[in-house]
Amino acid sequence: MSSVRSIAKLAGVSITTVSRALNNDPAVNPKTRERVLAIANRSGYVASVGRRVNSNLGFVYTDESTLAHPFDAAVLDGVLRGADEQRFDVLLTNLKRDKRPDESYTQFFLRKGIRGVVVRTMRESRFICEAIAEEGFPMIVLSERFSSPKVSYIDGDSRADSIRAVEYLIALGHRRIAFGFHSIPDRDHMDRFAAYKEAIDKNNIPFDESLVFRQRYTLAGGATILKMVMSMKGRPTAIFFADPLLAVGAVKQAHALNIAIPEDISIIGFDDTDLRYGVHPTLTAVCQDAGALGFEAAQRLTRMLTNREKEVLQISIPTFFEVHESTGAPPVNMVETGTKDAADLTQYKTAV
Amino acid sequence: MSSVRSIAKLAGVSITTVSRALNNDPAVNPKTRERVLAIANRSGYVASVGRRVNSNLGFVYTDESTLAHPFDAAVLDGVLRGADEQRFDVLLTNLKRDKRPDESYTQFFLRKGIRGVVVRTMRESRFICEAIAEEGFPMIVLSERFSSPKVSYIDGDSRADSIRAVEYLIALGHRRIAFGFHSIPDRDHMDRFAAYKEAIDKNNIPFDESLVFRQRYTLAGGATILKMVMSMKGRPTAIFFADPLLAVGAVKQAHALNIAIPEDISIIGFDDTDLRYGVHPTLTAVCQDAGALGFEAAQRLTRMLTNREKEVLQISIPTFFEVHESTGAPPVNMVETGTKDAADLTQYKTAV
DNA sequence: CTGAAAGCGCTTACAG
DNA sequence: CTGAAAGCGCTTACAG
Repeated sequence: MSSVRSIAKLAGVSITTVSRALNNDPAVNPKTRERVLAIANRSGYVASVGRRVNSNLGFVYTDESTLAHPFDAAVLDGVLRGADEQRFDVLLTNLKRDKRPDESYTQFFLRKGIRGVVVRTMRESRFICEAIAEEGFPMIVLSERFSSPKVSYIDGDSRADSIRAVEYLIALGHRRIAFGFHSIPDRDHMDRFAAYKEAIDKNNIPFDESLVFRQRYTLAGGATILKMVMSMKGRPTAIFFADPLLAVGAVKQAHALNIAIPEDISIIGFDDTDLRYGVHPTLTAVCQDAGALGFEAAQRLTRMLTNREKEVLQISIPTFFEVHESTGAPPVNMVETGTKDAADLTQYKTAV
Repeated sequence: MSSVRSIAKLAGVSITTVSRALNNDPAVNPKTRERVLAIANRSGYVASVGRRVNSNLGFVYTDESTLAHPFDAAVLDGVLRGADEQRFDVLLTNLKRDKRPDESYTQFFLRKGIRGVVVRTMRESRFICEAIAEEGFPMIVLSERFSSPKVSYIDGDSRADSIRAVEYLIALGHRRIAFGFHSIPDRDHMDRFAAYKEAIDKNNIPFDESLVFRQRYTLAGGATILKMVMSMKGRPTAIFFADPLLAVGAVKQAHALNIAIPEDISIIGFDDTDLRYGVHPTLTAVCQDAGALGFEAAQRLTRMLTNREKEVLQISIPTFFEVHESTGAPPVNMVETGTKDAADLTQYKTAV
């Protein structure tokens, strides 16, 4: 077991100095401190009470908890299941509240008895992930990607399926396809937007800025987009939403306006959880298994901790595309001339 | 601070014996063990590493985690926010996995560095809550009620609003009102069933067993109930669901069958979260703020821990009843004679 | 079944 | 800025 004693030996200092470095005593030389912490990380140190060592996996949120959102809830559920095999407990930790400004992430986590962390981050807190990785503390980031070879992450790759979704609409005969996403510029949504553009470009449909809609990720946002789309002249015959709540809100609004899906308009959603099944018609959607992301992250990380391995994981789990009932041919009077007919739809079989 | 030393003094034994009792050494006399653990609980003991004491609030699940369910996710989110004020971290702990058969709950929690627990329980694990309370470990149970004066709990009381919901339907002119609930006999659902019976009884409507439907709490279960109701001869004109997913599933099925809500049938749901807003029409529902339950539980418990108070909390937070768009008068050709006309509906104002 | 004493992991007051 | 030594909280081998 790693202990102040073993670290002291490796660092060539006394246990006094190790203890000070771990507890952020300002007297200790920054170089020494850094060397000690690096060794602590390399050797998988956690403080122990007598012979007892707790195996806590930190689930870190950088600001407010967003657990009430279905995605985060599903992710955490997966983390819990993933941490089970190596008998880790999951400690929910708020970085913003408790981390002292002058202490390192490693010091903070060790103080909480945490051996490794799963980080759920927003775009603005990416630098935190990079800092934790830089320190060498065992970590994996959920649902983001990093170019740095030091940062472990696991995320869903929705690019291919987003292209597929848009091309499915094109194959059904749609030419004017709107794109709805939320107003936070996170990577997922930007990826899907890029995929949307790529798909229409590949199919010689000119990109039209006026078909792109950004709203807050709420039911109301989705409703707004639907209303805006339906009131356009030369309106789109289909909408691809990059966000679950937007899609559900649009469907709800369509019912309220007596607009038939897919007869009047086709809708493709994005789904992290099971929301696509909660509405009528069940949504054709690009789907991501949020629970699987959390599970995989927690299982891989805790296995490495138990085996004292250290490896950078950069994993992308592809999404899947499910055809359900919210998509069909565009209204006959709205089919543009020049649409290629008799497209092959057999490649898009209904999943599940 | 409570320590092995202070406990030893109070118990009149050596610190050796205290340590053994805490760690479940079989050599220690059961009476002694019990006395030591009782004092540990009374004095709010947690093991410390050097000067460091972590303040962990345990979120205990007794078997599988059910965090993926919206109710549990909302509750946990509330717990997290409630634990914030006293700077507690929340540790997710699986009793089934880690608790050794011969150790007490107190020993288990102390081993994990937990100072108090919020328990989310099912009917079958009620005895666990009673056992924890019996040991005197700081605890509060979520969403259950106990007659024992030793068990702290906080739950939503949906009885009054369930009666109100059914009477609202009656005031709208409904006489044949179906009741749908899930197949697990938990207290919440049994309460709502009792309230349903009480409401119709109070209004001189005979109870009809054939209008009571039990299904698994899934969208499919709700769909099944709707189909069964619509195919009955002399069918009900309204359904009161005691479960969120059942109500949503019924609405979805109604859309699929082209049944108009509320023109063809009125639906009242039960909502723990925001599901009532996700469908069209927005559901009239008896609502419970799951986040508030968790918040209140965690805040009260952590405050008591910080102030070294000990008090049994038995709190019922009333639900609220929101009238939205899924309820209206029964179809004209289905109004039974003898319905009192011109009922006063102003008491049921649309909330929000 | 219990305790005095040795020991372990960690922290800290003291000395330099 | 660092370490030897004392000390704290806890555990455990030994003795009874």
